[in-house]
Amino acid sequence: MDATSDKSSNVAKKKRLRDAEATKLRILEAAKSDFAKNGLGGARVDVIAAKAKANKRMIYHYFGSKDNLFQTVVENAYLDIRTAELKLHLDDLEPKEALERLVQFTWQYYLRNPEFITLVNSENLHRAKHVKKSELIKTASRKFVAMVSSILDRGVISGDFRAGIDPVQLNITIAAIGYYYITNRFTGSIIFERDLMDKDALNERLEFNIDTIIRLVSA
Amino acid sequence: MDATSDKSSNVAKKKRLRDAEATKLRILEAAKSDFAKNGLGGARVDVIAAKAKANKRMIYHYFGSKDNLFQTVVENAYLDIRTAELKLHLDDLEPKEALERLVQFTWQYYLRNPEFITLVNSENLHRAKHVKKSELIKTASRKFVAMVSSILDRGVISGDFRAGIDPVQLNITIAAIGYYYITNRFTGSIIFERDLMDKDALNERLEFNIDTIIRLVSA
DNA sequence: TCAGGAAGTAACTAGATGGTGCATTAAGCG
DNA sequence: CGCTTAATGCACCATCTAGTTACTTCCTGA
Repeated sequence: MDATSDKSSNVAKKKRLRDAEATKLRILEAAKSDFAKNGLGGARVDVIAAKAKANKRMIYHYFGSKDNLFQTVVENAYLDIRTAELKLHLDDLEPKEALERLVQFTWQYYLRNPEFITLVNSENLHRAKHVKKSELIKTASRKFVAMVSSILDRGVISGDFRAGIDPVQLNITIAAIGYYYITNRFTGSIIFERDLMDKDALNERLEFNIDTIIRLVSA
Repeated sequence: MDATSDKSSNVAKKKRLRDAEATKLRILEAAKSDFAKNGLGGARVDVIAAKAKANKRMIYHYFGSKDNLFQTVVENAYLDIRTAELKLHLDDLEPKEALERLVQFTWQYYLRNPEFITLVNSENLHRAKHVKKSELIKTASRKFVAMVSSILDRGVISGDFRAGIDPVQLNITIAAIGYYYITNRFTGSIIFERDLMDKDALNERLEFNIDTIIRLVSA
């Protein structure tokens, strides 16, 4: 599209030998992947550097410490899901439809981004010390709770939902029924003697979860 | 009670300087605690040895490797909860009562044994490679699923529950709504801006969970 | 065009870390 | 009581790991 582009003025920057932003991004991607796979304690800075095709020194140059790198990764992970949720524009849907859509979205998000789950698990192993410091996460979370709260309110007014449901409890339950299934897919597949990640099993679970939530809120 | 006991014939054995069983148990306890706190990767063999007041050499003498020690800890953890569940004798209760009791038990078990949750998380990070090897866990799990299945069947016959509910999906959901809350208590308390481990909050959650499950199965 | 700062590299360190070889000591049996 | 065996302790190793030092190479604005 832009055959005449030169190096300095180019929106879709072509690769350059030295690019701080690109290196930072590569490090963050590699770190997300390795932290998700091995946890904060199990991940290795050398491995992250290699995977990012960057020198280990760069990690310390840009992020200061392994702990700080993890903090950034976790923060990004939370902001990503919260942003995606807001983009659903659930306020434009009928209450029941909005809730079903949210359950479906949450399920699919976990399915497509299992690193999110592992990162959250690792963060809780460390008693949320990184999330605690992030104002960005707190602000985004507030918006999210408000969104679900508003769906509930609209549903009560329309007569679809019963009154008195705590939006936080509902939120937790919607997350829980998807999260648990995915995070424990390995032990679960053995204990229940069926492949929980089979395509049909996944669809079945989504249906079950939507049903669970609708029954929970219905008037 | 047994003032005249001598060292060899004593049911409640008195401490002796060399006691393989006692040492093994101390190591297992220490290992459970440290693995739960730091995960398999984050736990340190030296720390476990120190906490068990045993020499590190003993760990390798009795368990062979760190990995093997973890396997034993995870196996015991599963057997403990499965045993406790069977002791509930839910078959003696009315279906609805039995289900409520199971939800409550599961919740309280997680609350009192948070190590169980962290161990399961760690085991899933390692793709269940240890659980996969344990026939004991598989046998115990089968009995557990059968138990819930029988409650469901009885409930359908009595007219309390609707037909066609998959006992595995129900099992997963019962575990999920408690497990998620507890495992993510640290990030959750920040994101939802309330202390999820407050006594009132815990009671509220249990009520909510029982309600969720009863609404899910009711005819 | 060229100086100086930013980006990048390789080699290194100090302290862990999982795991062992071997000597020592208590238990308990005959 | 002495002897065999199992339980225990100590010192040690090879390797790994987060973090650093000292250096080179590239980019860019004046």
